[in-house]
Amino acid sequence: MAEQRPQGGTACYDAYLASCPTRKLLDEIAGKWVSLIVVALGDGPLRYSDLSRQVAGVSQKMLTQTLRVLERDGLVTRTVTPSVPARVDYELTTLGTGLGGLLDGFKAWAEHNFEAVDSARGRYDARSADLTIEANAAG
Amino acid sequence: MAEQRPQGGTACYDAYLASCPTRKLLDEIAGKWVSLIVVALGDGPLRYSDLSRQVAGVSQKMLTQTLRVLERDGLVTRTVTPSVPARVDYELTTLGTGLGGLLDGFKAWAEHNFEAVDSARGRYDARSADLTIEANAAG
DNA sequence: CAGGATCCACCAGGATACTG
DNA sequence: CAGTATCCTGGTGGATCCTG
Repeated sequence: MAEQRPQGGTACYDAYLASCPTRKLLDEIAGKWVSLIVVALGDGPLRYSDLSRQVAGVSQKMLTQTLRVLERDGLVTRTVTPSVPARVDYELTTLGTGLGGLLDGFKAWAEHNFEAVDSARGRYDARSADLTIEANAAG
Repeated sequence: MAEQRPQGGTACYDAYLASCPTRKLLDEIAGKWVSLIVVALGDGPLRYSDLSRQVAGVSQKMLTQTLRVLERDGLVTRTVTPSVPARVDYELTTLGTGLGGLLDGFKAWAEHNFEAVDSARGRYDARSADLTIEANAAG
């Protein structure tokens, strides 16, 4: 089953392999901006300005840059309405919707499990402090 | 609105807000190394060396650094067996397993949809080239 | 084997200014 | 409104050397 297929068909892509192109794709679609933007578009099409308001704190550079990548990857469509002033809508493609479902759970996980993570950090830091004290006492 | 809840209960965490701590958590757990490492641990405990082999191409710095973060966040446990040479096993916690399920689908998505993304890129680049030619002809 | 410590290159990404 | 262009800096992350 592990047959490499450079052309067409279903290849044996494996992101564990450093040389596999899917590794770069994984690197590209992982990241908070992609997550936040794709999830925001999950509820339906949004204009550029709406998107920048929804994903608070994103710079226009990162917003535009991320949207271009997503558009190039076929995850979102960019629709320009040549009115005055111009209007641009971004919408998830079928492909993008699939990823959106995953990222949606991802964002939700972070929000839902933050307190558990935060308390784990507290325990970890307390234990580290204890070890430091012990080391000092022993040293 | 957006009342922050420092203590207990279910807060109104929202990663869309730049100031929300979940935004930083999202930023932390997004990223290829976290994804690859957590997914690798999804099949069961692994030693440090096994992990570095499984996640091909990861530097020991990034591997260690990422594992420390995951341990601090309560996503993995680090078990040291003081033999000679020393042996260290990493294992997902319950919390980590939950995230692992999501990231698993994430990695799988990248592998499964790479060809669709790749062909979309081809179309995008071809279209961009056309537009450049048109612009040059018109200019 | 499982790291810690260091140096350094690169670039992600914010701030700012300008445009159709 | 929806970008583009440029400058600049902090941090990511690889390479390398060292240790228990």
